Amino acid sequence: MDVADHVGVSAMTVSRALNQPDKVAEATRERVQEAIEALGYVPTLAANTLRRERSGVIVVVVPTIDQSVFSDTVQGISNTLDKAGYQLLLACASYDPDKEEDLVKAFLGHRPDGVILTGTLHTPTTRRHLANAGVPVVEMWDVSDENMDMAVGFNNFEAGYAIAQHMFRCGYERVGYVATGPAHEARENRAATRSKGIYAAFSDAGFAEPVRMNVRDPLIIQDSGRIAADFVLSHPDIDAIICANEIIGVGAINELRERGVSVPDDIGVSGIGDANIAALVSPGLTTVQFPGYEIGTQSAELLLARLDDPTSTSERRDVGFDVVPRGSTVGIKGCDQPR
Amino acid sequence: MDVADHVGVSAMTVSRALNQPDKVAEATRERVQEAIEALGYVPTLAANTLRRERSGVIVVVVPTIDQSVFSDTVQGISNTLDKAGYQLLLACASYDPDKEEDLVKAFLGHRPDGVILTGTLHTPTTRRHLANAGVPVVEMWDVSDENMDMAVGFNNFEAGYAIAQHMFRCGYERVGYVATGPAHEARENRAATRSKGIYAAFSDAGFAEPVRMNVRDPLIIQDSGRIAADFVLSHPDIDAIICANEIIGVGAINELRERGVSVPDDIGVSGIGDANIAALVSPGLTTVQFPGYEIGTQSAELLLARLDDPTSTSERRDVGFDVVPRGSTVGIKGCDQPR
DNA sequence: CCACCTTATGTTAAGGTTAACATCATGCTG
DNA sequence: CAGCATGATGTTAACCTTAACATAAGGTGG
Repeated sequence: MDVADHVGVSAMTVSRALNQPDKVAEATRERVQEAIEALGYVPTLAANTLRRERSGVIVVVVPTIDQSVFSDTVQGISNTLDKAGYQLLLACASYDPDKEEDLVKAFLGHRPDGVILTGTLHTPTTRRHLANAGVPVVEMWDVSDENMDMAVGFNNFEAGYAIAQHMFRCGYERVGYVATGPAHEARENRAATRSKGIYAAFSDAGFAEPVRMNVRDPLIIQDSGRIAADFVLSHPDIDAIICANEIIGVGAINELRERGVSVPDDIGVSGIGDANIAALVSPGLTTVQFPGYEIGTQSAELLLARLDDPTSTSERRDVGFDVVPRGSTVGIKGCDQPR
Repeated sequence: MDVADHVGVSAMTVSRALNQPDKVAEATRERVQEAIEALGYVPTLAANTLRRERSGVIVVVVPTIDQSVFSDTVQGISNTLDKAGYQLLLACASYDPDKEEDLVKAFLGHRPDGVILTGTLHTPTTRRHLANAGVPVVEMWDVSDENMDMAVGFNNFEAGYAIAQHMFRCGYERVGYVATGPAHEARENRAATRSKGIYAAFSDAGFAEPVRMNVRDPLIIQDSGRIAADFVLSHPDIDAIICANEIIGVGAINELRERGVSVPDDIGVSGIGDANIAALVSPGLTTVQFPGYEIGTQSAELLLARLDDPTSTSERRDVGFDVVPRGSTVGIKGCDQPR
C-alpha cells in the first residue's frame, strides 16, 4: 500500500489508523493522516466489502423517480442513510416486477446491507434471492399481511375506501370512476388494492358499482384530463368523479375548466395522491394525501434499527393517509365549505 | 466456489460461462447455468471490482431530488445507464460543496467508472480527488468554460438574460426581481449566474438595476408566494416581476389571485425553470424551460461514450433552453397573445 | 531482576473473482 | 502418423483490506 510505504509502516497500521484509531500511537496516526491527505488516498471499498462481508450500501428500488412522489421518498431515505454513513444504490423498476427481479439480482452482487423495495408485488425469484441473501428488506407504500419483512406505508384498500366514502359524505350520489385500466392495475398492486377499496365503499354505501372509464396512460396530464372530461360530458347523470391518481384529477380539472364545465358546481372531482400540483390548480384537488417523505425516512430508520440489532422484529409501520378536501368537491353536508 | 463444486468444474469455468460464454462448451455452460439457478448464485461484485478495477457503478450527485427537476434528470440517467448495465449510486449534496466533497470522497472508494455532478461549484479537494482517481466526470446543468471535463447543460447567464429580455419584449418597463438572496446564490452557482444574466439584460435594454426582493426559503411555495405578493403590493410602480425560480413564480400567481390582483392584467409574472406546476396554475407561468430529463440522458450517454472510448474528447453539450410564454405575461407586442 | 502485562506494530491468510499462462485432448494437414 | 493448430478446461497469482495471531519493546509488581 502506497500510504503505508510513505509513512514507513505496515498496511495493517494504516487500516487501524482509519478504523480503530485508539489502537495506534498518536504520532503514527497523525503521520498516516498526513500521508492520506497528501496522496489523496481513498480506501478501496470493494476489498473492504470482500473482507468484512459488509458493504455500507443500501439498495433502493422505486417504480419511477421523475416528477413522482417517490422522489420525496428517496430524498427521505437519502437524508436518513446519509447521516448514518450508508450509501444509496438506486434503481427504477418502471412498475415491472420482472425488471425489479433483474435489478435486485444484479444489486445483490454488491452485498448490500439492506434493501428497500416499493410495494409487495415481487416475483417469486425476487423473494427467493432476497431470502437467500439473508438481507433485511423494507417494503414501502403498502402495509398489509403480504409484507415479507419490515414495512412502512399504509393500507391502500383503506385509502381507496376513504376517498370514496368522503365523496358520499359530500353528498355525491352518482359518482364515476376514472381508473388506470386493468393492465396497469395488474402491474400496480397498490392501485388495484385502492380500486378494491373504492368498490367496497360503493357497496357498503348501498350503491351499485360505479360507472368506470379507464385511462390509457395515467401519468400524462393532458391526455388523461381529456379522457376524464370526455367521460364526464358523455355521462350527464354523473355528479362527481373519483380519479385514480392526482395526475388524472388535475388534468380533469384543467380540461373541464377549458370546456366550460364548472368544478365543483357542475361536477365534483377527487384524486388519489397529493403531488404539489394537487394544491395548486384552481380549484384545488380534493385528494388522499400520502406522507411520501416520511415513508422514506421511516423506512430508512427501520432498516438502520435492524442493522443495529439484527434480532429486532419485523416491524410494520402504518403511517396512514389524510383525505384533504379542497375546492374541487363541495363541502361535507353540514360542515364548512373547503377553501 | 459453490457452483463450481456443484457442476464439478473449476471456478474459472464458471467465471467464463458468465463473462465469455463462447469460450465454454455449450453443455458445460448449460450445466453451469442450471447450477446458478438452482443455488441462487449471485456473483460477488466486490471481488469482481477488485480484480478488474472496474465496478460498473456510476456515481451521481444532485443538490436535491424531492419535487425538483433533478428527479427528472436522475430518471434520465437511470434509464440510460440501466440499458447499458451500469448501476447508479446516488447522493444529494443539498447545495453544499463541502457535503459534496465528503460524498465524492466516500463514493470514490467504490471505484466508480464515472461520476456525474451537478454544476461547476466544487471544492478544490473535490477536484483533486476526482483528478487523482482519473475517473471520467460529467457536469450537468451548467455549460461554461469552468467545466472540468465533460458537460451537459446550458448557459445559465443566457437563460437569465433571455427571460429578462422576453419581459422587455412583452412591453414591461418597470420589472422587479424576486430573487433567492445572496446566501443562496453563494451556494447556488447557477442561480447566481442567471441573476447576472438578468442584470445584464436590464443594462443592455437601457434600464437601471431592477428593484429586488429576496426570498428566504425559495423552495416553499406558500412562503415565497406571500413575499412576492407583498413585494408587488408595496411597489405599485412595478408592472411585472421576474421570479428566480418557478416555485416563487407559481406561489406569486396563487397569492396574487387570492389578494385580488389580476395576473397578467395588473402585473406580469415570470419564473425560471419549468416543473409541472408552472403549466398547471392559471394563468400558466411564463418561464424558461430546461430539458431536465434530456440533460440526464445525455449526461449518461456522454459518460458511456467515454467509457467505450477512453480517448474521446471532453465534449460539452449545450442542450439550450426555451422561453415559454404563458398566461402570466401579456403577449409580445405585435404578436399573438399566449394561450 | 524475572515473570507477566500492556501497548504498538507486524505477519499471514483469507475473502471471490479473473488475467495470464498451462495443460490436455481432439482433429486436421501434409 | 508426426506435427501442430484449436478448443476446453485447469492452475496460479493478484486485486486490497482486515481478522487473527505473533512479536517486540517498555512497564509493573513482587
